[in-house]
Amino acid sequence: MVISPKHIQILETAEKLFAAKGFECTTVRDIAEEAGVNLAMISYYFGSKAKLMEYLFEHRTGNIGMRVENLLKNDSLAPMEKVELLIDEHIERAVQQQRFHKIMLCEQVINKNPVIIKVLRKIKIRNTQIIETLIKDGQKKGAFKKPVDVVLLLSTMIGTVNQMLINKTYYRDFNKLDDLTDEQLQALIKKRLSNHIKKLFKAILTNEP
Amino acid sequence: MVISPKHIQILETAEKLFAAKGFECTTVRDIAEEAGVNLAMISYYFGSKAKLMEYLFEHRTGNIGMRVENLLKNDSLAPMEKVELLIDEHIERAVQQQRFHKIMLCEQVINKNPVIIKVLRKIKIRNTQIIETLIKDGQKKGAFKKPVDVVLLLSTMIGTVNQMLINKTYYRDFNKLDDLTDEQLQALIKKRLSNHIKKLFKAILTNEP
DNA sequence: AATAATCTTAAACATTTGTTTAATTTTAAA
DNA sequence: TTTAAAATTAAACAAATGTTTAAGATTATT
Repeated sequence: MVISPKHIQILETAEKLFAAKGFECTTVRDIAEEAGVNLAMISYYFGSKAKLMEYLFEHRTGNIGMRVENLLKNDSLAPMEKVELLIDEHIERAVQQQRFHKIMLCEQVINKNPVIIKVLRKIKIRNTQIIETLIKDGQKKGAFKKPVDVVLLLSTMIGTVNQMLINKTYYRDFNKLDDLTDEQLQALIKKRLSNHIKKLFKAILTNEP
Repeated sequence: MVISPKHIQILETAEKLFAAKGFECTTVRDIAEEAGVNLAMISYYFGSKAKLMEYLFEHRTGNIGMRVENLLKNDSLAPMEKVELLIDEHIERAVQQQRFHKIMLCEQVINKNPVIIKVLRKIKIRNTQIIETLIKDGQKKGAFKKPVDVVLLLSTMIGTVNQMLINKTYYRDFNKLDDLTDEQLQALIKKRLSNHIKKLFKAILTNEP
């Protein structure tokens, strides 16, 4: 399928609305109006509303695996340094693509759309295997403890980030950070998430305090 | 409002369907059929589909705060023991009420329904404050480090559990646990979650390894 | 310039949705 | 037993939904 700028425009409008109101509550008319295109263009371009969602998933998840692999190619890095890179990469992407991450989270909870389930499953397996390899390497080098429950560990990373994104405004209120702009708050949360998760990973992976 | 057994039956049927298909994808006709009542009964009993959801939230979140407070009343427990009780209580409830927890997660992501936002916000504030008090107490007694980011720490607990519930079947596959029944898998995940999160909390709260 | 392919549009379509109505049955009270 | 209230039902309602159609405009190709 050829993807024109108009395709992208519709996809990103849809993403915005799906994240704000949920897939089912977003009508094709909403998307068309917000994107400034005719209602029928969405069926013409994507076939259906459901297919549109699937294209969005492909559009957003296309090169995740590759990026992660490139990140770990650098042989001069210690295992824990690589783990830290992975953590920061995940935080960065989750924050940068907040809207899509929210949609993804909902879709995983509902677990209905077979196409999406398949796409996500593929990414998950790949990521888990990469990190498992990385951890085994660290264990061989004596840097990491064994055994490690990789899925459980990744659940902590992904879950903590998700939860913080959900609770962003609540985090602001509870910590009395009203004076910060949204960008400043976001930067602060990123920094704190990074430190926090790295500390957690060290506790699970290494023997150091 | 008087709550008859039939109310409960409808509420729990709705919960089942909301968790399986999402709120929007579940029709009032679905609920009526599955619960074995006439379509009109749902409006007659609850007023509307939206109100039904709100009753469900009240039904499920009614006495959370009280239970948590009772848990911490016991003065003979050390601060870390209380924290461990809280962790196990949360895991137990999340696993036991998986369906409702999924619905809650989706509703928080969408963040649209004002009634639900209000209910959840109240619970969150109360829980965070209770745990903040508990941690401050631990700090005074010298058992805990300072400072501690309470919201971040709770996000790790809640997020990890959510993520594991989402990835349950994936966890089974990746760890080759096909020989376990669903109940056995659930028990295993509970146990591992408990150990894992307690380890994480110790790393953040105390100075011990 | 003529023709074909692609894009765009407004209108129509068939379903499905949550909710209401009005009639009927069941239950409770007098 | 009679009467009033509550519960239950099937049918109807209006609104909204995703999708299609068929006509027209635009662009590309020859």
